[in-house]
Amino acid sequence: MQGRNLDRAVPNRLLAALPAHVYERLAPHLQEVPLSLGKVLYEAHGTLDYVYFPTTAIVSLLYTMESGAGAEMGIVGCDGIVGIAVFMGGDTTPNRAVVHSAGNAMRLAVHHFRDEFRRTGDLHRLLLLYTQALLTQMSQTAVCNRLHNVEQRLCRCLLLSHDRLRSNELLMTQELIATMLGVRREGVSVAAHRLQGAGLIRYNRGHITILDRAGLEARVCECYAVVKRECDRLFARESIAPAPGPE
Amino acid sequence: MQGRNLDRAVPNRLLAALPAHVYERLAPHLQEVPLSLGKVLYEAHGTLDYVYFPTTAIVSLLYTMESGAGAEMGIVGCDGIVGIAVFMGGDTTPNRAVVHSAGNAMRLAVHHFRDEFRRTGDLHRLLLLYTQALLTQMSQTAVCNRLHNVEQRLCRCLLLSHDRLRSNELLMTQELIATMLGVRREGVSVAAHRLQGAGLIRYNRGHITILDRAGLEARVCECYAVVKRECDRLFARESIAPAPGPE
DNA sequence: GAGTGTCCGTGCGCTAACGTACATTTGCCA
DNA sequence: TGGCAAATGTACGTTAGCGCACGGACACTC
Repeated sequence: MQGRNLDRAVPNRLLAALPAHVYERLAPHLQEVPLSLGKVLYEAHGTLDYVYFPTTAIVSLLYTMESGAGAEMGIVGCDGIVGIAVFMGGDTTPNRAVVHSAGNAMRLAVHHFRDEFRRTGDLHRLLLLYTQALLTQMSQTAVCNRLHNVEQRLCRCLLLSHDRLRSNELLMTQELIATMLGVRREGVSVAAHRLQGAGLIRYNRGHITILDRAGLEARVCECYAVVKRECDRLFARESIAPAPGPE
Repeated sequence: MQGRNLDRAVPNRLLAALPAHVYERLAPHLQEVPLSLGKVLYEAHGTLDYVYFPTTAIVSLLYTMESGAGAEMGIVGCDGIVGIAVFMGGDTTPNRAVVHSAGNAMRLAVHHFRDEFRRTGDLHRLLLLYTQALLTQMSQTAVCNRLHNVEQRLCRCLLLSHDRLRSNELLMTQELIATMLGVRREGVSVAAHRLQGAGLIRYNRGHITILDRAGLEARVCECYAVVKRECDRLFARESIAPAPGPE
């Protein structure tokens, strides 16, 4: 519609929502790169040379305490961008960005990115909107961490990841999930076992298959739907497919 | 310094950091209003007619579940603004904003505010910076809610409030604190009792007096300092007094 | 095909916080 | 000044999750 990129092969929703002439200014500087599992895109307080628009990869935003314990407060996939501190003005953040599902991303050097952002056109507007979506995600994570149990939060984690993939198979160990949820590995083990017993998922040494998405949605806390609805609302007017999921 | 408002009586730090000519454009539309304890500035998904720059009031950003349970994910005082959805583009959020310490705020009608924001000048830049600070606060709250106990979180709550007041006396009941921390009132009761026993605070029917701020800082988790340091860093280059606290 | 490391299951004692119930205190107002 | 409602203290059984310590199973390599 109206010169947007839906027809082009731009599997990142933010990029896809840009008008053609904006996208074409960026395109020469965009570079598709593979992101392997566990790769750190930036460390806490680290400088960013690139921003990343994930296409098939999924990235976790984490905080790690001095003790080594930590938790995830946000997740970015083909719906977003990694590196918002670059345009918010702070340049860096106290958090880390770690790849939690291997795949690709479009990479853009910070100075090229800033040039376009400072035109305060469509990219600017879209990114502020996305930042609000991320803010909602983070604030809901704060509430969820306080009020809901491991099983509910595991469901949320699985659904969030599933939304950002084209496959029903997630590649993540219980150990990795535990660091994201901020719980023990054993806690994930028993919760996952219950979900498998109920026929919702099947897992085996780091391979998790979603068998019954509706069943997961029935068990998850309302936090999942709140964030999902809010994101859909925020981007409803943009030319973006409303459901980024694998369906 | 360079025509900023530090000399003027503008007790909101964001407004104070604006260059004089920007402030003077806004000034005719700014209106000081009293905010009484418990007043709701906006409901979840509600529309905003005004943005608020608190001066002596403190406002909590809360999410309330369908069950009625809820938790705070952010706090705004003289360091910030209530209503960021107005300029981020989403117009509203799933959260509520409730006054948790009575006081005043400068109120500005949304359309006047948007006019100035869209000039993409100093106000624009400052607000993006502030939004990043709020993002840090929320994400750290997510981690803190997951990893730290009631006493540590109570200390954090007290310090955050104290930072935004000019007095050592906070007016908040244990019931109110409980809803902010997302715990039982009884949990706050025992934690507060311990802090009083250690001589850090004194309280009496909704009046809490900070007796030993350093003692609170020694007991609080690192989350408090992380957010504080990050805010100081973000606003270091702005002409803002780095420590907004009552000292 | 033996060895090794990763991944997952399980059990047990422990603690923080919960839900609930009730007592007590204190400020306020009629 | 008596009563009432709000604010706080305390106690007790219950539970979710922790820390720790294993043991088993699978995959990969040499």
